[in-house]
Amino acid sequence: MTTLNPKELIGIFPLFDLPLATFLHEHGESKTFEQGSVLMKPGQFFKYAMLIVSGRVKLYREGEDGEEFFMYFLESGNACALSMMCMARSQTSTIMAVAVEETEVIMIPIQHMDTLMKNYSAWYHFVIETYRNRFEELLTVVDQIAFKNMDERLEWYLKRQAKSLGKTLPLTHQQIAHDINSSREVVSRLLKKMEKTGLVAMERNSIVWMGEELE
Amino acid sequence: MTTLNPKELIGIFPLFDLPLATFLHEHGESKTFEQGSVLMKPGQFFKYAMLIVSGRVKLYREGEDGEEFFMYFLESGNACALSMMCMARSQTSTIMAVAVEETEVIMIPIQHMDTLMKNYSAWYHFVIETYRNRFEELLTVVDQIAFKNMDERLEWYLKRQAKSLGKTLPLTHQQIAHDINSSREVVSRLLKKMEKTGLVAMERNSIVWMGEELE
DNA sequence: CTCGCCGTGTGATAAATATCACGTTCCAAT
DNA sequence: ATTGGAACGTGATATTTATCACACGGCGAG
Repeated sequence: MTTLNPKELIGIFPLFDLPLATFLHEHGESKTFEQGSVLMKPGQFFKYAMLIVSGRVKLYREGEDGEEFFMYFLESGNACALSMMCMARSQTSTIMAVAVEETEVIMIPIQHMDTLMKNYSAWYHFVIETYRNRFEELLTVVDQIAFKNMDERLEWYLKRQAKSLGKTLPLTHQQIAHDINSSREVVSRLLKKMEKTGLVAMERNSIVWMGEELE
Repeated sequence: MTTLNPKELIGIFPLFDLPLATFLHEHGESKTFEQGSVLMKPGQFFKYAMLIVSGRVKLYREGEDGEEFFMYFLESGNACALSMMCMARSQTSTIMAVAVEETEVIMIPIQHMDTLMKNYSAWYHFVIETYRNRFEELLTVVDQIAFKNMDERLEWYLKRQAKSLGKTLPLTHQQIAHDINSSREVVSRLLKKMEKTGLVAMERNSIVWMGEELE
């Protein structure tokens, strides 16, 4: 039983229709994750598909030596594609999902998947769309690290952050370096260059994205 | 109408059950692609989901300046995940799929997707499994280019090739360099090192993988 | 046969990035 | 107010990878 009624659900997940929203309202469970709490971690077994109602979840990949690599955010209206490819025993799938804000999710127990797929076409359209979006996003990530230099990657990273978090990014150089798997010094120098171009402005503990075209 | 009967289909796609195989036998179309022909290219609109019966398809990403980056093979029993996330107008999705051998595929017209999803649970299990596998594979690709140096990436690349193509790889240094987005000279030098370790043997126009643990 | 191209080997150099070593500045806790 | 730590700036250097230049050998077309 979710805290949101069917109409509210449709407001957040536009692909839902009334029957689906009603079903999810009845069989889903609302849960709130504190800022910083872990929604998914390496080697985890999934019992729920997770839909994000509000807040923000950061997905990143962990390397063998503790490196991190930012992949994307999940936000209001998104679903966690990984959690939906459920039956996975998620072998060595070293993937982390952490709430960067207080985040409200709807958890759908795995045993309803068959019913949903069979009887609610809106559901599988939603699932397919979710997969497609994440897949596309992963492909753009591959593009960046395969073809681009650090300066371009940093710019792209900041643009994506700004799209999600707004123009003022509460990030230290060190955190950014982690996210793009570089080092603080490199990030510092590149940011300095970008500041001269007027693309960003820098403050202590945060960076202001001065580019225009967001969304 | 496919050239394969339902039982043969199940032999190739073990997740199929008899009703599904029968349906696909009736409504799918067999098609053969010559070596070198393009199954998917940037900006393409899909009218079919594609299942690989035999042969081999190479999927790679294209950069803006004509660079290439190998992602994975599709082989007998696989399906093309991208083609299944059909409704996609595949915006700027610069992804290429090329037959590296003569390849036989079954094409399922998009208008059957709803029926399949609703009435054949084996189908959506197959779809989910397909997505999951490709997604996982993409994640390992990200790992490699995000965290590893060229020598490790080359080794991983060769291992994957050997898994699909067998121990003797009909590849020139130049082709390999393309696939991992490096340069011929670098590949040459690294291969030389690996030859000294005994990990590979080199011949003109081909490389023999001497590692053991394949599969 | 031989000519020329393609695949390969290798040194020298350049470019990109990482690492090291410090210095500075700001803030917060005492 | 003092101080210790975290965030940031920056030069020097190391490492990794790309690029340039050129040489060699095999093999197929004529």
